[in-house]
Amino acid sequence: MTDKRLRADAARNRARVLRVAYETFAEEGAGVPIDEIARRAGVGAGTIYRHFPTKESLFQAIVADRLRQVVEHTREQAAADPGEGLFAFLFHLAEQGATDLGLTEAFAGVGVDLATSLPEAEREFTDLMTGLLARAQRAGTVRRDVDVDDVRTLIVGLQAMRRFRGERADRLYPMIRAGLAPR
Amino acid sequence: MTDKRLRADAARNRARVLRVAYETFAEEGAGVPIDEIARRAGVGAGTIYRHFPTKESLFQAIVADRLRQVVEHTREQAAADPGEGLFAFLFHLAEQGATDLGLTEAFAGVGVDLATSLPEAEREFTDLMTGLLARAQRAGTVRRDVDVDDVRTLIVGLQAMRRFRGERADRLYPMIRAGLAPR
DNA sequence: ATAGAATCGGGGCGATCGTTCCGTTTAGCA
DNA sequence: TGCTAAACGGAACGATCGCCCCGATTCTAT
Repeated sequence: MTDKRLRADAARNRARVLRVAYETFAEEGAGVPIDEIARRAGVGAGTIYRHFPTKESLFQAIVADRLRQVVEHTREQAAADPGEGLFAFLFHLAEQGATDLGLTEAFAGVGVDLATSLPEAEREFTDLMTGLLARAQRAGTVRRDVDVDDVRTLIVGLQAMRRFRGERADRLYPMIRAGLAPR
Repeated sequence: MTDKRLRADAARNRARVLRVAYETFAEEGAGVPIDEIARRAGVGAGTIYRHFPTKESLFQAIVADRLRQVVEHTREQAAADPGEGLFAFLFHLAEQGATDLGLTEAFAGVGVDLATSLPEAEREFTDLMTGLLARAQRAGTVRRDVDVDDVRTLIVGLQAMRRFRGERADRLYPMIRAGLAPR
């Protein structure tokens, strides 16, 4: 995946930039100046642009990684309780969005269009949601007429609530759950 | 409210700027350049700054007006069915947010902090929500443990869904309603 | 150890945007 | 109609940001 045969200092700097950019995007969102990331990483802006041709490509690399983490985390958890898997996923994602503005923006389509720029990550994510939803419906915790697009919509709403309203959003989780339950 | 004794051309320009800014903020959000509004209004940027000392003050004037409209619209509708008033309000606001980025941002706290910059509008709005909520609870369509802050949180979530997911968000309205209903 | 290539850092360019300034125009009154 | 002050518009300023360039530095193969 990473280009082979990077010089030792280049590899070190690339890793450092990724790590710092990760934290910085999470804190500040896609609006952060590249210079700010360069400063925090202790490198020049030129160094960042040698590894990532544009700011957007750096942003994408990080979002892809973040999505992979969420998918993995969910796969580990979801095996246990089919009925709760989808809810655990939704609320976990809402929490993530609260401390990771970059992730929230990615879902809302700010800065990146996941479907076109990161098709594999997008597909993996969709498959995950499809599976969780089907299992929850089979277990009887979610109405039959909910589809994957509804789940996607819910994610956007939940992340917005969590981001802009903080922990007050937690109070709505049980109501969301009740709203999805079969009547 | 408006300063008295404006020269005729000044008054005409002020009104034109307000109208154009209203439309432009709705379409493009708080990010629009002032020059763009000036261009659309057929005036110079200087003219705008003579009437509104900063971009933010122009933005606030418009948000205040928008809030007043929503409050008025809701008051007209709400008298009829106490049980449905809150839901009509919520979904109306979601629709408004879909075509008015400025309003969405105002609720989410982007660009303005309503509570500190427009305290009277904020209070009027809060009173409206309090009344709608109490009436719905009395009518038995909303759980007793829902408070005004929860409603505010819901608004943020609903507007985000509507904005970023378009009409797909409509499918979730019935589920939101069900989620708020007493168990 | 050293040459040569890969990499580095940060100043600089061009674009954008909020805001100000000022020479010009125009409304309103006598 | 002529005078004055208010209002106009748009060029210009300063700050910000994405991205590029290039002289200086550091790595690595020999």
